[in-house]
Amino acid sequence: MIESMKRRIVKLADVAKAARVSQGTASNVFNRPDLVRPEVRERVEASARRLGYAGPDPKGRLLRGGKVNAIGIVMADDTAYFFRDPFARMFMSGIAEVCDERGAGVALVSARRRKDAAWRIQTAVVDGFIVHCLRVGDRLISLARKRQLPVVAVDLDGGTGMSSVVIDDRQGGFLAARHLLDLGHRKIGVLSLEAADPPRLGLIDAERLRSAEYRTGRERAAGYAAALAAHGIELDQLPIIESLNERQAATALARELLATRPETTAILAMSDVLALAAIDAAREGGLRVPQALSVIFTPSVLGTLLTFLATRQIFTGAGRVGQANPLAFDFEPPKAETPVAFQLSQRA
Amino acid sequence: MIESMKRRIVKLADVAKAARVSQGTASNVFNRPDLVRPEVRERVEASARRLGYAGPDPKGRLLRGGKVNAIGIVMADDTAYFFRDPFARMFMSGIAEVCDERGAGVALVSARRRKDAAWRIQTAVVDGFIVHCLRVGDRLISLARKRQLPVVAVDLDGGTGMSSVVIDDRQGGFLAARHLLDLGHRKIGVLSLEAADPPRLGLIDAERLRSAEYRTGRERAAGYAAALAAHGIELDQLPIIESLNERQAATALARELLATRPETTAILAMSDVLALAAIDAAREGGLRVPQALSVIFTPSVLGTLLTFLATRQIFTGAGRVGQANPLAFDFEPPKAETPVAFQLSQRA
DNA sequence: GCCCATCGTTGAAACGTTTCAAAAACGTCA
DNA sequence: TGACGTTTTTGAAACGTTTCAACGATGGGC
Repeated sequence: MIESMKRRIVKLADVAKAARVSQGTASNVFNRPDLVRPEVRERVEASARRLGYAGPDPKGRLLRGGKVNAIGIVMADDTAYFFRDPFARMFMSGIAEVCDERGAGVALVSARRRKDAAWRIQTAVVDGFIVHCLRVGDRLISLARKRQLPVVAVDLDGGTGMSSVVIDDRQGGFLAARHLLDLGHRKIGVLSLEAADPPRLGLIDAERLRSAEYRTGRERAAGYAAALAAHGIELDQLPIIESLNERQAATALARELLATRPETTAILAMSDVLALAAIDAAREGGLRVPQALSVIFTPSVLGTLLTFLATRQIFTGAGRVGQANPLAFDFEPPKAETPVAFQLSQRA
Repeated sequence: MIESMKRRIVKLADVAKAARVSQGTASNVFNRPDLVRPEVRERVEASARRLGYAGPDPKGRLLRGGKVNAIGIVMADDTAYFFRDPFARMFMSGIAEVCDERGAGVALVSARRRKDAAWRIQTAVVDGFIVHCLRVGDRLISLARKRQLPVVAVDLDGGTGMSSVVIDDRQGGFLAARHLLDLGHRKIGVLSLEAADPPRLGLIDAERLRSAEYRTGRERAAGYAAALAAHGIELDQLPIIESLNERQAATALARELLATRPETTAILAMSDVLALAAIDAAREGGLRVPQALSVIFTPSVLGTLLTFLATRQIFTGAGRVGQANPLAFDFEPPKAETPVAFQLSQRA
C-alpha cells in the first residue's frame, strides 16, 4: 500500500502476481478455465476481483495475434447514410445477418471526406473490408487493399486478385432479352449506355457494342446476342441507340427511335433511367406501356437492383426509386425467373 | 534472399532496417512526416514500398496506448435490427452524426443471445459504449461497466456513477399538465403507470403516487403538481387511476373513470398505451377526441418519443407506432414547447 | 520402488507499434 | 575554434496479452 501514488491500470500480470501464479495460468483462468485446477482458478478470480481487474484487454489479445472479429463496411458517404438510405439499409441488413450467424461484428467506416477517408481506412480495427463504391470506388479500394486484409468490392470490378460482387451483366442481358422474345416480341430496340469514352449518341452498329470499352456494354451485348441467337436473330438486325444515362437526353433519343422504327414493339434498356426515358417517349407518342410497347431493363448496379427488388416496384406498379425517379411500369410479372442475376466472383 | 522460406509479414522494424534508419525514425515517417528530413523520408518510403509494407498496423499502435477511435453501440437485438427498426435508425443517425463530427467510428454490437452477448461486449475493440436497453439493460450495462470504459446508458437509469440519457419525467409531466391547463382544462383525470410492485389498480390517492416506488410515477406526480400549483390546484383534487401499461386493462379503467366523473374534460396519461386506452374508452362512450375530451401523454421511454417526433404523429393525425399501436390523435399542436423533455445526466 | 502417462504450471518469447530522453549532427556567431 | 541553439536521429522501454515447449507433480501398473 506504500508504493503507488497514481492509480495504475491493473493488468493480467498484477493479478497473476497477487495470486502467486504464473501469468500463463492467469491467462488460462480467463480463456480456458477448465485447464486450471478449481482451487487455483478461484484464487486467481478472487485476486482479480480484489484488484478490480477489468478482464483481459482486447488490445493486448489483439496484438498477440488474434482476430478483431469485426469487418468494416466502407461507404463513400457519412455514417448516418447507413441508416438513412434504403439501399444502404438493405445492404447492411444482409451483411448483418451473415455476420451475426458467423459471430462477427460490424464496424461502419464512413469515407465521406476524401482526406480523412484514407486515415479512417488505414486505422480501422477490422479483419477485412467490404467496400461499396460507385463514386470514388477505385481510390477507396486501393486504400483498403493496402491494408493487406481481405477486401470485397461491391458494384465495382476491382480487377485481378480481388473479390467483388457485381451484377452479372451478361446473364442479366440474356434473361431480359429472352423474356421479351418469349412474350413474342421480335421488333426490339436496344437502348444502350455509353460504349466508350467519347460517347457516340444515336444509332450505332452492334460491333461498337461488342467491342465496347466499358464492360457493361460488352457483356450486355453478349447476353442479348445469346438470347436472340436461340431465336435465329442476330444482334446486328436490331436498332441500337447509344445514350447517356440521363433522363432528358435519353428521352429524345428514344423518341427518335420510336419515330424511325414505328414497328418496334419492345425496348431493351440498359438501366432504369433509360427504361424510364423510353416510357416517357412512348407516352408522348401515344403508345401505351405495356400494351403497345414493352420496356424492360436490367440494372447495372446492385443498389438499383436491391431497391427495386425490396420495394417490389420493378414489375408491379407505380412507385419511386430513392427519392428521384418516379416509375410507372405496367409490366406483367415474368413467369419463372427474375431477369437479373448476380455474380459473385472470387479471384485468386 | 537466402533466409526466409515462409513469407513473414513485414513490419516497421524491417522497413527501418532496410532503410538503415532507427525504428523511431521510420515511425515518424508515417506519423509525423515533417519531423524527418525529406531525403531520409524518401529513403524510408522507398524501402516500405519495396518490401510491400502495409503501413503501421493498428494493432500495434493500439496497444502502445492509442484510442481505437470508435464507440460501440450495444443493443439487445440482432445486428440487422439497427437498420430495420425505425427507432434504432433514428437513434443511430443521431449518434452517427455526432461521431462523424468528432471523427469517431461506430461499431455495432449486437447483444441478442445472452450467452455471447457477454463475449461480444468483453472483446469489442472500442473506446466506450452506448448501451440501449429496455429488455436486459441491467445485465448489459454491468457487463459494459466491467470493461472500465466510458459507458452511457440510454433509457435506463444506471444508478450512481453512470451517465445516462433518460426522459426527464418531471419536466415532461410539468409541460403536459401545463399544456392542458393553458387550454383551459380544470377537470383533469390522471392515468398513471404502476406506482409500486404490487400494483393497486383503480383509483388511488395522490400520496401513493408522490411516494411511489417507481421513479417515473414519483417524478411525473411532482411535475403535474408543479403545473397545477401555478393555477392554485392541488394534485389531490384530481382523480388518479393506477393501471397496468396494457391496452385492454387500461381501457376498462379509463371507461370507469369517465363514467364516474363525467365532468372530466382532459386526461393526463403516463404513456402512449394509456393515452390510446383513454381514447378508446372515450370513443366507446361517444366522446369525441379532442372536442369533448383532450388526451395528452408524455412518453416514458426515449424510443417512443423519438418515433413519435420523427413521424410527426404525435399531434397531427392518425398513424402507427412501431407496428403495433394504431393511433388516432386529434390534438392541436401545442404553441411553444413540445411537452416532453430530455435529461442528460452525468454523474461522477 | 520404478517407469510412464497425465495433468497443471511455469517462463519466456513473441506480437508491432509509439514515445521520449538523450545523443548526434548541423549551423551560427563571437 | 569553441560554445551554443536547433534540428534530426537513436535506442530502449513500454503497452497487455497469448502461446508453447518444457518442467514438476501425481498416481497407476508392474
